[in-house]
Amino acid sequence: MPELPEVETVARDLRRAHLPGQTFTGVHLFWARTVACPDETSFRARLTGQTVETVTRRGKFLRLDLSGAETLLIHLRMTGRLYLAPASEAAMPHLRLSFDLGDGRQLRFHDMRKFGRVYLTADPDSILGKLGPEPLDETFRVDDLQNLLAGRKMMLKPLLLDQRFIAGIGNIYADEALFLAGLHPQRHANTLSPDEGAALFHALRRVLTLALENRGTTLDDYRTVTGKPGENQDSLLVFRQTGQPCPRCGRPIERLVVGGRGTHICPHCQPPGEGG
DNA sequence: AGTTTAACCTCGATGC
DNA sequence: TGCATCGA
DNA sequence: GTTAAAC
Repeated sequence: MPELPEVETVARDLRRAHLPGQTFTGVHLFWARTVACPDETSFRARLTGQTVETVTRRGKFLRLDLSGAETLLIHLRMTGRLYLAPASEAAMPHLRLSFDLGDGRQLRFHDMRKFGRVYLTADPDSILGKLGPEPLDETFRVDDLQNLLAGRKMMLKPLLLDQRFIAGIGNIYADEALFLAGLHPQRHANTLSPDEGAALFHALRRVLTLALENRGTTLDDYRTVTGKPGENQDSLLVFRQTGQPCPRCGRPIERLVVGGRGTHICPHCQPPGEGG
């Protein structure tokens, strides 16, 4: 499940592989719904001949700014992958969309479950503008998170997964951060003390930074642009560690469902609050 | 309003 | 082995 | 992972 560290790793890999500077010379669409907008005809027409200027990330979106004042946004959802390959190389299964590049390579979008989406728009802010703050941005401070938490009575876990609240957090890093902060996922945000809010802030930073250094977490499908798995899976403390001893107190990790998502906690280190 | 369920899809693991 | 179910 | 519909 590509979250902030995984998407950031892909963005960096694409830059390192010199995608910026390349021109799109052709488009091949194998699963129509992969292109969310515009329609296939104008997608192809508006993209062909354009040059990639920058490759960046916002939340879980990959952002390619193009020469003609247009932007290509790519969201990998659950199983999306991006590869760069010579056009001569045989296609792997689940290829949904590919772009011919001017140097003979292709940018290929694979997606087993077909949930991934690509948007071509002259107004990327109409999509990205809904996202909450970037948790690793230097301008995002402890008191920012504390203020955001104070105004919400939602449970912590669904709130962390809400991209309008904070951008880039998914199931893995929500569970990991809540464990590090010693907070139960069903605690309500506006019941946190200032210290608990600060703990969550630092836990998020730590978890995301470590995962980024490890080039992402590969549990199922995530791969880097070179096809290699990430290395953060060995650093997970609670996610999918049901029954394993808590690294802090040794009691078995438990799995529960919160907001429809599988959730992993140490029931001793993350006690439920009053009325939680 | 807040929370859960279902939908979108395919596939591997699990169980009978 | 084959088929249904479950969950990612 | 995201979104819309249903408690």
